[in-house]
Amino acid sequence: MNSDLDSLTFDEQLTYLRKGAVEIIHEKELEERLRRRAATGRPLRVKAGFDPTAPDIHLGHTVLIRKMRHFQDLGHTVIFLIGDFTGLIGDPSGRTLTRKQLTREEIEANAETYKKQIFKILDPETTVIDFNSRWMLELGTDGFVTLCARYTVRQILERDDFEKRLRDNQPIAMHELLYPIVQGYDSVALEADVELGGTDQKFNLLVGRELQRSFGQPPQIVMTMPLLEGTDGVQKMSKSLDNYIGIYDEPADMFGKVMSISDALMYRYYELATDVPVQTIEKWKQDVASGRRHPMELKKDLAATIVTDYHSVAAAASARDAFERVFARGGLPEDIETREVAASAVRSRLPKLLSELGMAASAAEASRLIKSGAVTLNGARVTDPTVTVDHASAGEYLFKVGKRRFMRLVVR
RNA sequence: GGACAGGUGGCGGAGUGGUUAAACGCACCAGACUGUAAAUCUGGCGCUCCUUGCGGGCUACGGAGGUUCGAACCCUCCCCUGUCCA
Repeated sequence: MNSDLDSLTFDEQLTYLRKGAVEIIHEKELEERLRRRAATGRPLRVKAGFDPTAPDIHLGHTVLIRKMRHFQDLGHTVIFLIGDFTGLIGDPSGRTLTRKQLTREEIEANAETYKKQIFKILDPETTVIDFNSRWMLELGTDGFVTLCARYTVRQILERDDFEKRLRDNQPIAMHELLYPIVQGYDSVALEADVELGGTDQKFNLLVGRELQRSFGQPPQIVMTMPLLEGTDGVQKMSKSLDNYIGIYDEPADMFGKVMSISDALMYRYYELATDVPVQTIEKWKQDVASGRRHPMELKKDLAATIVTDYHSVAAAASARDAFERVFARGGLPEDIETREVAASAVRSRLPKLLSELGMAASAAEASRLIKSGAVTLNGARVTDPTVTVDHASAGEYLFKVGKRRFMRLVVR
């Protein structure tokens, strides 16, 4: 990412913007607008919407945010739109629990958190943060109904997942049908030139085009980005599936999570979550195939790159060190959490103790782990869940559960 | 408003009176193998107590009652979802 990028030729600019994108509707239009931009000097307005409730950004989100950055690199205006309107009305999807409504204050707090996170990637100077409640509330119920008159039920039901749910006799709540219209109207209100979204957003993005046309605006260019698979390698990265790498994860954690992905996925992460050019990635792939390069080393480089992006070079280096020491050489991490307790307080059996220390979800779980040979105490494997930690002898106890949970207990 | 179908563990999905903490699959955890990969194999996968045992107790099949020695399974009412009719 450098500032000379906006002196690129159109073709070069297009190539730069195209990297990683799944689909651009339509590329010709994008090219036209880039040309017009050159002629008039007016930067494109590039919009992407975000959920006001989930300010924990993970690598999956960064695919989109990096693409926003690419537009910034070429001098365009990026609009980070927080969909607080939906937050205000609350989303009742899901049978049992109604999602809690967010207050103005909470939304603002979330927005602050977003800023702190996205500016690790985006340039604050050319980023506009906006909220769709600004125009949605002003619109009012009458205005909203009038807006809905511009779209038909059949058009809405075209969306794949609506059709599928209908077919499977799954419920569809009214507001779900309306969301695409809200989102589409955002584009009208913002006079967006381009809207970015994940491939799952394609329908909503296209509604934006239709509505803009209906309002006499030139329809926005729609660019869809792939959904990055989570650490499991199959499902898209998401917090609820717990397969995510958060950009605020601790360096060691982040490094470890990257190392745990499959080799195949590693290349995808290189492509979507770093700025390594596609040709370079291809070359490395061949190096691995021909044995010139060990995939683990390449993966360590990936992990280091990612840690560097969200923390620092130094953090990446020490995360790498720690990783090599702990896993490659079976050593111990440097900073093991240490707890101190009075001797009289430690009269538990091991399973209970482990659950109290937070090293296992419950005593029953800890007991299972012990039986499966996952627990060592001072380096010796414990297989009997009935042992009681001998509180009489003050001293240090080093617990290890599984491969990466360590704790030192100091008994006084 | 009426008729019918359905609501089971994180998800999908069996089970229709007893040995069912609930088949099976996915996800997840651990062990083996490794490069803490992936794939594979093995074990586990509600909580708790102890004398760790095919042990005791508790909680769990939308909710509340009821029938029964015994209920996810039968009955009643309620809530929720879908389909058709109005």
